[in-house]
Amino acid sequence: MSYHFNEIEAKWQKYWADNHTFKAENNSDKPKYYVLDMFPYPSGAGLHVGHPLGYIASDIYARYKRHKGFNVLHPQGYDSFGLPAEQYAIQTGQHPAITTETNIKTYRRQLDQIGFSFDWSREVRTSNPEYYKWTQWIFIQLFESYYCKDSNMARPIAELISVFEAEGNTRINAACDDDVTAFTAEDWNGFSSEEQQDMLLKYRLTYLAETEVNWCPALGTVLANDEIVNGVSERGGHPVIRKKMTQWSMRISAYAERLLQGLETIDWTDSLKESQRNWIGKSVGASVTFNVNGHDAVIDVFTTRPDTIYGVSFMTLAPEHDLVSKITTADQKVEVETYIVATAKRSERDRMADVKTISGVFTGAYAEHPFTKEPIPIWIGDYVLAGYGTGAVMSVPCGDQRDYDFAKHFNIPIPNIFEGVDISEEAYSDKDNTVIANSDFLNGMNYKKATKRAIYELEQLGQGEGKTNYRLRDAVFSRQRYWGEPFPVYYVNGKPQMIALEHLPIVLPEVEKYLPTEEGEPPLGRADVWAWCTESNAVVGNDKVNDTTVFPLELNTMPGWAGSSWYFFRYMEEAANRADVFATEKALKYWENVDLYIGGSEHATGHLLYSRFWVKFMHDRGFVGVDEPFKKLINQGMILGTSAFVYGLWVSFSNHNSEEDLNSGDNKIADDVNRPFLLVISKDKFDEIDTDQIDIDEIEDWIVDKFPNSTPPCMFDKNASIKNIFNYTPMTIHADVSFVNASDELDFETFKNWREEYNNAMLFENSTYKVGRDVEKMSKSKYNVVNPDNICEQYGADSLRLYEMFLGPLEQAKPWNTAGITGVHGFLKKLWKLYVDDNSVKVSDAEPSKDNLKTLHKTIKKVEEDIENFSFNTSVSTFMIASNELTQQKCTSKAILEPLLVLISPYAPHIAEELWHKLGNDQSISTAPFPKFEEKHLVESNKNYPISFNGKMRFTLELPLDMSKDDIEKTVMAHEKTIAQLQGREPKKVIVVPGKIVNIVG
RNA sequence: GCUGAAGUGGUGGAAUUGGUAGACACGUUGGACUUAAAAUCCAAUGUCCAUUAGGACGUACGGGUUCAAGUCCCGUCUUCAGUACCA
Repeated sequence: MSYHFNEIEAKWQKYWADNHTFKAENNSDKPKYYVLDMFPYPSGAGLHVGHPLGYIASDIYARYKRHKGFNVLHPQGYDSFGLPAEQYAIQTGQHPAITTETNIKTYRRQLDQIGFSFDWSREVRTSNPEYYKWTQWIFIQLFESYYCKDSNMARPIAELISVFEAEGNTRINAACDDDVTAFTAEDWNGFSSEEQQDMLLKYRLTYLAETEVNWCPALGTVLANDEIVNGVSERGGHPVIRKKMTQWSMRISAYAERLLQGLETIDWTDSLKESQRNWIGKSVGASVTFNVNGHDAVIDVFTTRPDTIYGVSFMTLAPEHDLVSKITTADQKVEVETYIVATAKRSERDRMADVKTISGVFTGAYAEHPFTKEPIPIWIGDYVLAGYGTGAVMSVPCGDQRDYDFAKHFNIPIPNIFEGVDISEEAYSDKDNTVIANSDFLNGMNYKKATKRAIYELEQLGQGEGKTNYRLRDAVFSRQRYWGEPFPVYYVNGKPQMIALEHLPIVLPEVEKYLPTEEGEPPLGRADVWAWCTESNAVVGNDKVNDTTVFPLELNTMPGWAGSSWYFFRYMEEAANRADVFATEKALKYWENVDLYIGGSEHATGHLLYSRFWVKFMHDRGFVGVDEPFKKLINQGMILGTSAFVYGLWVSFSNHNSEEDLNSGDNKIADDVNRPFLLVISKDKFDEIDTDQIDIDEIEDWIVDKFPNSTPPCMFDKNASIKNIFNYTPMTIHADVSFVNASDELDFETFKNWREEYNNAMLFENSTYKVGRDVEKMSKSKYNVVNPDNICEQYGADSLRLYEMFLGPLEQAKPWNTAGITGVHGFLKKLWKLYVDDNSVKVSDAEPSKDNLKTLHKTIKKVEEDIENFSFNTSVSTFMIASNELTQQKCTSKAILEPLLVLISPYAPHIAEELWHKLGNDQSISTAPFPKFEEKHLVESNKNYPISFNGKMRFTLELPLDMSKDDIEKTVMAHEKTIAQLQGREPKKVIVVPGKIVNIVG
């Protein structure tokens, strides 16, 4: 019986599916464990070997936890809204739903063949109306909530309304827009309904706001920062302008502090927490108000160094700052406007990338220093960003390098307010060693004291207060796309209204084209049936809009992160019970949150921040019990491709004969000479030619010989009156990695047939050709993509799973090289032979030997530790060692070989299941308990001591472990090799660490 | 610039607490089996010197602590990832 992995794997995959082996129970006495993968976007390209890496790791963990007696929830689904399907729809007219469905089928087939223990009965798809009904519902809840800073949580907007009615907003401490003005109960009650709605919108957790976006008129769409290159769109190179648009936003900034604090409670890597901290960007300081001389205006700034307020020698506003046009003097007007136009052309990214160029313009206006009342010139400069803080800074050149550079460049004074510090070369920004000088009441104080005092004095003047600023900006939630969740929103007199839960989902309408309208409206603007009737509570034709009972619906759709911000809760509920709830209270309470989440680090600040925000919100409003979605998180590293390179010279011919000469018959050119060809040469030769290190005579002669039929003979000589002249161009070609075998040898025939231009390629050296190798990102264009389908067919899913783990540490980026898979495949074959010989199962009831037991228990210990530490690569080595040892020991004992299968089953479940049943078990191996480690089998009586001299190991000596320190020293010193090493010298010192090492110094 | 991670044989990597550096594989070389190939099995494989015995050098580089350093400390360089001129 040999190891027919294809049959075995198909058989058990079917068994697991038929028997619902991995179905999670919502009623169980076992402790729960929730293992989740970041769900994939089903792209048209299907999976390559890099995608399953994280899934294999989480699957091993899930299977391990089942063996350990846990009720494991290990679901999978699809993040199925997204751009590629929409792009494809724009190009082909095919509905994105169809594309998505096709892609999901491919994904499912590919995932199934790898043998994952997913509970597919709980699958979710974000593009499914039954799912996005609840995404819409959560959006409505955000709309119906505000953030109360006193209780530090989200509360129903109805509470806010009753406060407004009773006492106005003066005592309300809530997260809201900056421009909210104070009003009384009387004011409120006097507001029109529209005015009230506008006011409430400034408090809601999701709100409409004017946002600056990158608008590309030619594409009719908004572009993200990284879709713009050099001021034009990446696709098509069309001009892009900054444009204000009304869009939905999420008031995530209200949660900044809690998102920061929450990081302390979860088990994520430090680097990931650090990037979230940076993203949230908390800084503590003060806001300071400067009066503008001669204007009824003030400039608010935020500073982290209020202690340096006496060092202010100018102010800088962002060019976009509202005040700029108001305060600029007539003299400076032209210059200022020119500067503003120039900066508007530069994208935010360009401005940030270009750090060295210092630019700015004086507005002609002055502000008044709050304490000295001195006039301070007001400049504009593009190093101040409109989007951060107030878009204005108080510039303290002696304490901030950017202010310093700016001041130097424009000859603005740099007053020194630090005691004993030289600022002639650069600014002094070390706040820990600061002693303030030349600063009136702050003189002699350190940073801490001076900051406190400065804030106090500012408060006395009413021109400032202590303030904490966050970089985190509210998140834009509108997309001008088709393939996303529609908003459950219609407009009455331009004011947004929510549609009640019982009428959800609002299903995406049909459109004929997936492009924006000619007027620049989003694609939903093309839908004919896209209006809301408040009488029938249904979506009706646009022609029925009358603005009394039928109203227009929102045309934007939600962004990609909407559906992925809560999907982990949906899995908790069994599909049958999902109709009326996003998940039942009972299910939510049982599963709580995700115990282990595995996915790529590219989601560090997007998905992982937004889902934390939504979960905190849902927690506040009592929809879920937990405050954080993912207890433990692991980022798997990227699998890189090992590209294969073919090096060659592209040889072409130039013919200096006239057409006449050619036809005369005197000069004959062989047919094959008319066609350029690729001459494939070794990398070494290529490098030499490329760097002009060698004469290529050798190659030229070879080519001339190859075309003996040409008259006159082909030559390279460019000076002679010879007619057939060769030219060559060195070329490096990405060959498809499937043309290359384990020894890097190219299948030259396949390569030739790959492309027409290589059909007549020739090998310079008539032997096998070794390709060059380099590690790059796995991508179609580099022909280094390896498809798991081929691997499964050729080596089996178990080999694929083991090899992906064997490659290296889970979190590390590492190159894929299919050649190495023979190692783990060979291991599986060896393992098989340990259980089965030519005719039958050879496992017996024989008593295990001491060695057998030692091997088994060593393996149990190591594998268990490895899984707990997510060190899957080392477990695979451990399995290899165990199987090598047991083979050598000729072990056939069931008492050893049966538990060994359970250890291996999380990694290679198919072969384990097959052998498990061959041993006479009739239940799935996934129900077997994890073997128990027993220390007693590892107890040794002897230790092979390394004996070192001055720290260098010279020989080993086997000694009993219970030997005393003194006896060890005596035995070692008496040993002949020791005497030989010392050559009569007297050792200065002998270090004996019992059970570890002996070191002789001297 | 800043933040984070990482630099170990020809390659992927191991060494979890400072204690025999290179486990386990790949590749390479040699051998067995075979008409042959594949498959399988056996042996060698950090570099250098040495016939052997053995020795020297070796974990990016330069220092340091220690009986002992891949591991700890200081400095430098390189690579990768993320990013914000953040006041």
